[in-house]
Amino acid sequence: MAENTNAPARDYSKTLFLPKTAFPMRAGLPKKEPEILSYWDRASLQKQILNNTMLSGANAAERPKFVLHDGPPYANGNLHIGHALNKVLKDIICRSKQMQGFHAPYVPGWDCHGLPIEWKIEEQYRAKGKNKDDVPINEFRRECREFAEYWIGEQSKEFLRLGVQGDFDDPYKTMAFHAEARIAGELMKFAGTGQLYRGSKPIMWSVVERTALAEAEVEYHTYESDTIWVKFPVVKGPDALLDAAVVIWTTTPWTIPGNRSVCFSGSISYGLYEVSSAENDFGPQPGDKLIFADALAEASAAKAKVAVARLSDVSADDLTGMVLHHPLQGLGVDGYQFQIPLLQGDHVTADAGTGFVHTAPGHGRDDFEIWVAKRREIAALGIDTSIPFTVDDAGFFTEDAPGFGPDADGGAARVIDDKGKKGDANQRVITALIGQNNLFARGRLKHDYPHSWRSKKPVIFRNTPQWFVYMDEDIEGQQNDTLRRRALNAIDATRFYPDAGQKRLRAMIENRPDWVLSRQRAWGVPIAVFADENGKILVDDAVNQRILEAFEAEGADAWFEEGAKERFLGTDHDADKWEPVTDILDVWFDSGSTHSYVLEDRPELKWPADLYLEGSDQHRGWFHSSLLESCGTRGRAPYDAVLTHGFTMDQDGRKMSKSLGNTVAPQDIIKQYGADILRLWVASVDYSEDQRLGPEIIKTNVESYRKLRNSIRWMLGALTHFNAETDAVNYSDLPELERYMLHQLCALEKTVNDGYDAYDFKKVFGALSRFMNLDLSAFYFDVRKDTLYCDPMSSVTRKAALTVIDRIFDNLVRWLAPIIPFTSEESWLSRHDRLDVLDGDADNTGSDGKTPSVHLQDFNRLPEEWLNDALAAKWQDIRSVRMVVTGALEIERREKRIGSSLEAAPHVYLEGDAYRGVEEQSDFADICITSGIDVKIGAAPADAFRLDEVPGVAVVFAPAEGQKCARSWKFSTEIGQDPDYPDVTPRDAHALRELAAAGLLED
RNA sequence: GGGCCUGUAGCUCAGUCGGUUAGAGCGCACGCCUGAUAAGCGUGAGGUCGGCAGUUCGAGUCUGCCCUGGCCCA
Repeated sequence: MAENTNAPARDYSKTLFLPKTAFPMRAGLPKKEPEILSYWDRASLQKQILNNTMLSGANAAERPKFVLHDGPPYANGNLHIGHALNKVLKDIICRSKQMQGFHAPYVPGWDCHGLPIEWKIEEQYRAKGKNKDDVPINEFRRECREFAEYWIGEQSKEFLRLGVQGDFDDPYKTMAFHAEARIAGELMKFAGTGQLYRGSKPIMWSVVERTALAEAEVEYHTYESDTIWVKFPVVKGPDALLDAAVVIWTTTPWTIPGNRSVCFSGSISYGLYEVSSAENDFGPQPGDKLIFADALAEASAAKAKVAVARLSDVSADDLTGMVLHHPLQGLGVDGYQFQIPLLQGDHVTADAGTGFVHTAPGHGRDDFEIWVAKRREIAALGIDTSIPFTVDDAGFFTEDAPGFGPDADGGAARVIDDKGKKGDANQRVITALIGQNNLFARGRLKHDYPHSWRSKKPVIFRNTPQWFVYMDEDIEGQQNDTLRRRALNAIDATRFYPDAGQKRLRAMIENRPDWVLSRQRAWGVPIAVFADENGKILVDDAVNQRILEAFEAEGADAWFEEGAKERFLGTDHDADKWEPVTDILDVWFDSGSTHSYVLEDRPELKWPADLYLEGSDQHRGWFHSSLLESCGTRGRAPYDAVLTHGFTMDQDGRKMSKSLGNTVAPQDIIKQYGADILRLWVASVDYSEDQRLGPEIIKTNVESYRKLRNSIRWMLGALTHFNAETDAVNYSDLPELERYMLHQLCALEKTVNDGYDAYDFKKVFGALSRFMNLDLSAFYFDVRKDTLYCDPMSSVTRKAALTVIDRIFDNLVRWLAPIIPFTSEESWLSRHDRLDVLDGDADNTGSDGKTPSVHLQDFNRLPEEWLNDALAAKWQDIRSVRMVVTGALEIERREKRIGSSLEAAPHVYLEGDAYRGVEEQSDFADICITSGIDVKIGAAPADAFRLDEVPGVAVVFAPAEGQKCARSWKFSTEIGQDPDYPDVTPRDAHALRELAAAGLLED
């Protein structure tokens, strides 16, 4: 090894083309991103993108539309990580589609009506001691509207800060007058085609809020219920059972007055039992005969503190057709003298209770369904099948519950009071049962019980008149053309990402009951139809037209104005006969109709949408309601494809919750690291499943970002010395290495486009990241540094490398733009020397009159001639051999024989037929970053360095000969030959001479 | 309790039709360089493929059961 024994080497660094750029290594995204946003805003970038690709101009015909229809978030509160994930995914899709040559405008929307906002306003009222009922409804609605408007503003700002590009100046809102008019119009279509009907049904009812709740609006919490075991004496059945009683178990004693049936299972064994001894002298006594499921008899007896003996089997045949007395039959009031049929039901199990299920069709879904399903059978027994309204909207018993309603001593009993506490209903029912000697046992049970999602108070099932949409009624008399059929067909015609979504939505549509549209609320679009006392709907185009015109001009408030009935009904109809429906539409109908007033009504969009994208919970929500609404009115889904994402969990895969303190707020990530970091996370995960997010995962993405940013920065620095007009080298004149890199770029182009097409961003990001780290940073850049830094100005290789780096940079930054729009923009501006536009005072247009922005660019289409598989295969070999060389050098380095690889000039042996061609590679030393290399064909010494992965290649280390060049740091035997530049290689002397001639050498 | 989904290195992900010793990036450790420097390069350590059983010559991959966690429903 040659030592530099001369005087300290001269500092040649100023004579090198070292990377030079103003693009900082440290991004400072939290500060930089707002500057970029401000620039986009000043330059009206959103408008420019639309104008560039919109309906007018030559571009229009070339650009097919791609429409991702935004599912509206609820205008209430700040964004959480789920919103951020959702919007970033949508943004990546729209931006990538746009850059792939589509016209892909994004119109954000907001869901504005509904209970949570009402609740907020009511809370404000309560704080001021005001009562909602004292406020005129439209005054209340106005406050709800203002509340929603405020949060739309806040959320807009937060979405924009994430880098989401879209028409935030003119978003859609479900509360816009136009939207309210269209929603009402859609409802009228259901009414006009006979799909809307009035029925009654037990529904989840919140006494506290005086409102019906959708299932999506209840949540299950632990609750302590009173439980009772009740005897139903047998009146009709096998003789042996006539003095016995069937025992039921229930956690809702107050539903006993509503009892109309008892259900049993055909697959459970039952027995007749006799009480043999009793601990107490009240309740069941020795000699009492009772029927239980065998599996539950002992446990039930224990509850009553009695011992029982089994007398005989009771078969399903015995039970079928059996009739019971109501346990309150003898109460002394008129109303419990009817017969109670025993019905067989699949929902009955032997898991808990007695094996017999108390059935009150007005107070439970299973109860209701079996009652309706067996209606004919029951009627044949001479039993009245009508369902009573036993509890009113305040939770009081009605006259349908004789003995407990207004007729009772002390007035009506109450199930739940205004504060959500238990009323006296259970106790009064239990007392009455004891009086009838029909209480077998009682107790308490903690279990999951439905509560209102807002008030967190328990709800009840209660029979109520409601407006429904049929699922299984032939639409306009067309046989088998039902809403359910249409929806199932539409699901089959829809593409789902991932596939499982199809199954999931299908199962829901197959099993769902009729759609309940009614809500007893204030803030929403009314069910704007007139009905008579029998529930018949007035269908009159002229009336509808008046309603819709009013809504368009004044909003749905018009429905609640004084004199609205007369105004809309006009003079053609009897005002005494028709009453306006005052129920509010289910908010899912609002958002399920967005396809009409957004996709159909905005000229830049189209119907149906190419894509709906939401969290997987929306199979039950927006995907579902949009499908039903559209199938009911238009016969098909409003989307061609549905894409779902999972939920964001904490670092350990658990649900984020405030109480666990494991939440990650998007605002915090943005403040500390920047939106591009958050977006990089989105692009790195498999969002179709649940994702994890926490400090370590953020750190990983910060690191990825740094590496990526540094590669960009180095290219920018190198390209400072590139003048495209004078330095560009034609493809045919490029060295092989450069052509190989262009081939790699082409392969990457395919991966990137495939990834974006499949909405597989982790594939895109992974490919880009691997390319930048492995192909560029660790290989191409490392190899070409010598050429770029040291070669003469005139060097074609140097210019070729710059030409290729320019192309690589240009494409990479475009491909990255949908994922990290801020950093891509900063890189683009830096490359085009327009970082000045980020300064608020600068002119935002370039010399060509256009705004400099990567987001106004499309992806390039790379020339096909760049693809060269044979060349790629050869260079893959070269890189394999290079790996062996690198490995051999690492041994020498470990032994402290070398430091820099330039101190080596190893011997490479190609022992077999593989990797041939490398010996002809004249620049192989450069490729290995050694000062020399000797490649020969033939066997190497046994102790030569080998790698299992690269069989047939062996390397023997040898030190580089000659002296170290003071400029390029390569070792060379040619140093000293040039009298003018005695301490450098001839190549470097040539470079210095050119610089001197150009007057670029300082001394 | 039911339906659907999920589990591969510390983290994020590949893993083809069932086929050799399960891969990559990031992180980590160690080393090199000091002309990408709060950077760059190299080498290395890390895995009972959630568990158990089965099918098979052979299972990360197929089957069954169980466990974990999630979404939806009850």
